[in-house]
Amino acid sequence: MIKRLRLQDRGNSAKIAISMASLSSESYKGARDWYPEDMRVRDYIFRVWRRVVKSYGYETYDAPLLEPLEVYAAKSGQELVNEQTYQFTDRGDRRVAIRPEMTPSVSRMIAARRQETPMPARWYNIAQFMRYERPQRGREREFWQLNVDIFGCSGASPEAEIISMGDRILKAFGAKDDMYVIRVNNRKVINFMMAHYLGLDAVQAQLMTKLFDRKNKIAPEAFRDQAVDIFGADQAKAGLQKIAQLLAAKSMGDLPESIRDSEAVREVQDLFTQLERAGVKNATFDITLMRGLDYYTGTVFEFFDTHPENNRALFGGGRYDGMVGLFGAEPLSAVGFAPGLTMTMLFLETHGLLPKFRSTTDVYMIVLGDTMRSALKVADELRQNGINVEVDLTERKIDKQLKTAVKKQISYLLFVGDDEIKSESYSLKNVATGADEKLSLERVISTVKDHRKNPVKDDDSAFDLSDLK
RNA sequence: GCGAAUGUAGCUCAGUUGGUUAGAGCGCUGGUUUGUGGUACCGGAGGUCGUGGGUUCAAGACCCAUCGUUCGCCCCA
Repeated sequence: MIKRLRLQDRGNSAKIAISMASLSSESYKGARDWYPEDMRVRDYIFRVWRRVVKSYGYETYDAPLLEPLEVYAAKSGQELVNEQTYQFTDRGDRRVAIRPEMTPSVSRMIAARRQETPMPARWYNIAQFMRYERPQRGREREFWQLNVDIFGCSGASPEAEIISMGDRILKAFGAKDDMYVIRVNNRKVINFMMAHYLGLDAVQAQLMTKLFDRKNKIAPEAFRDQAVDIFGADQAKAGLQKIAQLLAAKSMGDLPESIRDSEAVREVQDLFTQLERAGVKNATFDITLMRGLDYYTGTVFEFFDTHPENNRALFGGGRYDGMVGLFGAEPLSAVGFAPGLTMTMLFLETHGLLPKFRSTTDVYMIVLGDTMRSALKVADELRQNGINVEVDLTERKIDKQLKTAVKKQISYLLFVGDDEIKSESYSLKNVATGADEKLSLERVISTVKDHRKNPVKDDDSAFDLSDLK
């Protein structure tokens, strides 16, 4: 934040310099700084995401950071558009929003090339978004998420694929089945339940949907009282009984007969059969799962952290068949999901799944005596051979140079002094093991490259990012 | 947007009923040490006590406002 920048002093450089000194070093509210050690974590997560979705044949795309505001107005929900978008009017009087989500953009892109895109289209993207809302644990104003979507494929199989991918992603981070559950529901089941089974009108149905959404957050008595309010006095008793019956159902088989026989429930059953075949073990049907977005039309799901200290939704997704058609194209089946970076980091931290990271620099060169010119040549030769080398240019004492390298978490130290230059044999030290040996440059190169393929594990969990390239 | 807690060194925190020049541990940095991470000892830097007002002879402390952070509500892609 700028404190009292005195613009009237524009001609006086000394005063401006003084006012510049009072700039705050804090980042913008709800947006954090990413230091090198933070970027190691972020890069790791992005790489795991990419590796998994690419293994399912998904290709990456991107869309503009800005979209016309009305792109979000149609289907994203009023709250998101009116209160949570960063928006402005550009110089051509266009209403513009910084993207708060990716789904409308990717639907727009698909719609624009509806005819020529080979279907099913499997696309993914890792991008940055902004939403104007109150920051709290797990939620920031600026955030990153992976978006994965499959277009042009109806039925339960693309839904099973998407959910399996979510499952695989968590497993790729080292998660076990008991660390999370996958809650699954279907918008058509919800609609059928509200309209036919409970006999609610549109207004009542919307209120009841919100109430179901809150069910796990509020006391049972509060839930009952609010349900009575929605039903109205004369219908309350019968209505409560029906809801009790719904909530008692442990599986789809326990559901009241009129719901069980609906087309919507058969869709859900089909999905569960396929999930089982795909080896997804912890998916459960949850009739209280609603999800807020207006654009979902069928299956909805949510990955939920079971850890008591992080009991919250990790990410979710579902089927949104109406979106592509909004952009003037023939309607198209669409299923997607979007894990966020912040929630993933919290999940990994909570369950102790984050590896320790080393620098992307392979070698820190410690220069001794008056050998800088020769040392720089050696460093360059290593670089020509694909080794990432940082040279200590300070000519400080050896222990200072060494400490710097250790602090930067660089795997290898290479000592270059008079002896080494003369003998063309360099002292290479593995920081993790402490082992130190004199090697020719060729051996230095091969040793470092071998280490990349098989990182030494003896400092617990050193994790080499080149693993994931 | 609403409610609550909180803000003192890079980090974790202490600071008495308001009373001299605001402290500790860790970290950082220089040395003992002219080629290897440790330990020990000796030195050093670093704070307008989040910010702005107010009360007072006197404010890190009390009051008001404001900003940030955290937790909950709302909302949740």
